[in-house]
Amino acid sequence: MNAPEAEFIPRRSLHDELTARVRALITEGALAPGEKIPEKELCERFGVSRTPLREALKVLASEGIVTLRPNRGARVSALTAAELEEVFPVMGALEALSGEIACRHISDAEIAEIRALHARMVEHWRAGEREPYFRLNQAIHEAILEATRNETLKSMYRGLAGRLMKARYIANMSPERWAAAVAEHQAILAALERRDGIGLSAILKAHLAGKLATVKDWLERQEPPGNGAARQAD
Amino acid sequence: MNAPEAEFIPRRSLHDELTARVRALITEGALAPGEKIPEKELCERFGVSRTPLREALKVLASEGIVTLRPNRGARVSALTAAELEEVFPVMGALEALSGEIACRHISDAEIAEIRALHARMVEHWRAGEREPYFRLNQAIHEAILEATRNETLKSMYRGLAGRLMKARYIANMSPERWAAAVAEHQAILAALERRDGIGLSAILKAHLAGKLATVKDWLERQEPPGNGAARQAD
DNA sequence: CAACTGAATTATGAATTCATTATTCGAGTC
DNA sequence: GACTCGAATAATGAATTCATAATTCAGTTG
Repeated sequence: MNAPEAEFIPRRSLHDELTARVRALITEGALAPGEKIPEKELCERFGVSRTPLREALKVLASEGIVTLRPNRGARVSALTAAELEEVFPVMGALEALSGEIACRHISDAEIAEIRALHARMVEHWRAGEREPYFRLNQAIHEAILEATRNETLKSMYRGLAGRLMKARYIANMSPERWAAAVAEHQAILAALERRDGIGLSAILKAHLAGKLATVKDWLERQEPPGNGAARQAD
Repeated sequence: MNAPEAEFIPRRSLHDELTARVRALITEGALAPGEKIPEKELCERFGVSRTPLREALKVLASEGIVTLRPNRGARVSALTAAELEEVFPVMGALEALSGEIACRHISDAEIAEIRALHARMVEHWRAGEREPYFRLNQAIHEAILEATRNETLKSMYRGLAGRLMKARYIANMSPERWAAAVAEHQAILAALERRDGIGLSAILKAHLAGKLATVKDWLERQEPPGNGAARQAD
């Protein structure tokens, strides 16, 4: 007889859990770009030895989130303006593709789900609440990605997005840009409802260009121009 | 006094070297898809302990080349037909993008270089020499990628290509498909010389579709249809 | 003789230990 | 007083060790 509740799950290995945890620390800003990653402290914090943590760091390094210099430890990768210009065309291509594919597979239920997310997001926009706006915004893009049913595309896109998904970018978005972003989202929803892959593809690409502008702007304020290399540590 | 030859030299860490070595073993076919990766033997073979090897395996797993099942070790990821259908649209988008960007940056010298590679490749085609044809073919695509000057794009593309860059695919390409591929390469070269990004983009996408057909065909022969899961080991 | 049980073996996951390299800090020199 | 050199300290990289889970295989039972 089989176990009544097969209960797959949490067979996650330690290093796997750690990659997720450290990644979260980084994307949530607890570890700032350029900052050194203190192996010892993280080990104590999570109550694990260095071995699995180091494995996790290697993986994050291969994702580009972390930079590893031989015998000098790990640092959070600092995104330079030049790098941004590199990343965005690639994200644009993937985002466009995701829109195209999503339209071919998305169900009515999924569209309804996104419509609901969109409505809530607009509410937060009206209320000027940036934090929850950002979360819903992200949820919508995630839902579109999910609708592609393409694991490869999902993991590629997430890998790139992970390098710049900081809630704080949105903090200094101008009201005009913000309004434009909401309008773009309106168009995104409309294209989805028409299942217009080509159209959605184009809108998403434009939408991303807007985001690029926002992030570049944010970056400027972080590293005042003329200062080639950002501060190494705090 | 400084050493006469500053000799940067391979300050490469062991795990880094190992990732490359094991990756090579896989893409060159020494380790077949589905096959279990014997930690112990590889350690002896390379004369290292398990720690750096395991780190390497984690990285390869994050690239998708290797599959890690908790407490059950590592296996070379077997590419299923379904997965192929997933990977190709993404590669297509990246390949198209690389053509577009390459045309904006490529130098005359680089075009000349590619022209030379192309000429040699055509010679091998005429002679029916598949192995060297394959190498030059790969070199041309690599050169285009290089011309994008976009590290992000390069590493993304290579990551995907690594999952299906097996020289052996080409072994069962039909003469007709082979001739068509050569013709496509002719068009690729022409578009490059015109620096026609849009055109190149389209040709590369079509070219990749041809490759998809070749690989699918090859895969069919490896796993006779009706046999859902490939053999686990040999 | 097939199928199951459970001990022996082996492999994996993670902690610990060891060696080597960077970094810090202080003494000595110009 | 600033700089250099060098010892002490701390960190990293890799090997080893230890605990645990999976696999194998012999013995048993139906």
